[in-house]
Amino acid sequence: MRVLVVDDEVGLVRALRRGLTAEGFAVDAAHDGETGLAMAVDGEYDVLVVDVMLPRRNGYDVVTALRAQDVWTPVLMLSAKDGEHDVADGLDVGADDYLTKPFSFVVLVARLRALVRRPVAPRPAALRAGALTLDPASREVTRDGRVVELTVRETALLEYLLRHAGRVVGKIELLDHVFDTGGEDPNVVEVYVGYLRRKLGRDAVVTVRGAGYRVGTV
Amino acid sequence: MRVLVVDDEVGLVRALRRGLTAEGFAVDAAHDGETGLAMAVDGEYDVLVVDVMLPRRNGYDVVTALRAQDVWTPVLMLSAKDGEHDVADGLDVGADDYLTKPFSFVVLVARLRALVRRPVAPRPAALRAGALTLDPASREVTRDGRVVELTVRETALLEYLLRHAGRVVGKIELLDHVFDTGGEDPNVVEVYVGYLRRKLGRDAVVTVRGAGYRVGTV
DNA sequence: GGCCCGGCTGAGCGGACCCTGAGAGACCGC
DNA sequence: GCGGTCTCTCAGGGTCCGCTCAGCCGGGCC
Repeated sequence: MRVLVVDDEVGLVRALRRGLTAEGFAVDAAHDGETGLAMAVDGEYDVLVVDVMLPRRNGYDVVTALRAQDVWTPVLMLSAKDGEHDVADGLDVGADDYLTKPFSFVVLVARLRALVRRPVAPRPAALRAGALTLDPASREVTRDGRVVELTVRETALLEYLLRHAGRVVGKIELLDHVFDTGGEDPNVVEVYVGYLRRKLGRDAVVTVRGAGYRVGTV
Repeated sequence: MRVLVVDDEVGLVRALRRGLTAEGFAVDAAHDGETGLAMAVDGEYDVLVVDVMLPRRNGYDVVTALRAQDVWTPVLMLSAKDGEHDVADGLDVGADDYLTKPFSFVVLVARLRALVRRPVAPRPAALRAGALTLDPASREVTRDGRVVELTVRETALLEYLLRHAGRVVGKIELLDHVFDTGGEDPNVVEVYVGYLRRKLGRDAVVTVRGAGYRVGTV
């Protein structure tokens, strides 16, 4: 779990880094809003800890900018102790939780854990054609419900064919989209179609002489 | 909104009871740490107000015991003005907010409302995949019901894999989210997968050659 | 039947990929 | 300090994969 801490109190940041590292988090830190925002945008973080009071750009601003750029990483805001209006503001802006300083480290970790458990990204549906299925996420291929072990290249070929199921796909097209070699020898395709047939059954891929290959019914 | 006030100053408790009732809270009270703890554990309160100085068991103790029993009801601590137990001490106990006596009643109510409004961090459900479980709260890992000792990094790796169970997770992704090294050498991942396998069984993590690793079946 | 052409396949090589043992460096508790 | 643990690096080696090559097969056409 990668967490970004944006705070300008070096002591607190150091403490958090040590504590969170011990808890198994991978910790990055930024000391002002501007760089924190930049890091949050293109860094792939699982959760952010953002102080409200920050140089160059305050915490609200950072969160607002993030959400405006379609970054929905969960944010835990740290607000100064005085001023309860901070809290409502933070939640309105798009933060997911807040803690007032001084806060308990135990509570912080518990909250972070709760935030990280975000709704699992909806899995793209499995590709399917007849008795064949291919799950893009797990790279698992089945024939008649039975799992079949394929190599990376074989899977890539089958995936391309499945994504164009019912259509005749030319060898040159497959060469371009599936195989890395700049070469033009379509024999590689033939070889790999052979591998697929051997593992998935003779009729898994049908040859259209002079045109290419087809998977699935028309 | 049910609030439990744990304080031994009868005058203060009476004032709080009257004031908070007028504000719409349902108020219970305890006068020492022991009974306060007992009430907090099985009473369903939305928020607790706990004084630091208490007979039979001090405030820090109470909160620590609560958190240890997985009770995460938000706690607002009342600390004495001159407390040698400074706020810094409470930082590792598990309270959510602090007020120093004497305090303004208006501020207290505002803080309580803020605490209650906040989404309570529920105990995260255990991650599970096949014979493996990982409790995010206690960092405890079991295989076939047997507890397995893992280091921090090993746990972090397993947690990430479990949170994406069924999906093939690439080494680079694991590097980014689990390991702190800015480097790009995926060998670390391989090494740690090796450690996990040694402790959890050879089949705990399956490698998908050319793609990454996967935990659990789809 | 003979020939041609597109497709199929067994064999094999170089290399990518992955695993593992050993060990250096950091950190921590005593 | 000092021993132990943990994290990460490094190098070596084994395995499997991707691709090429060459030869074979079978259908279509004369």
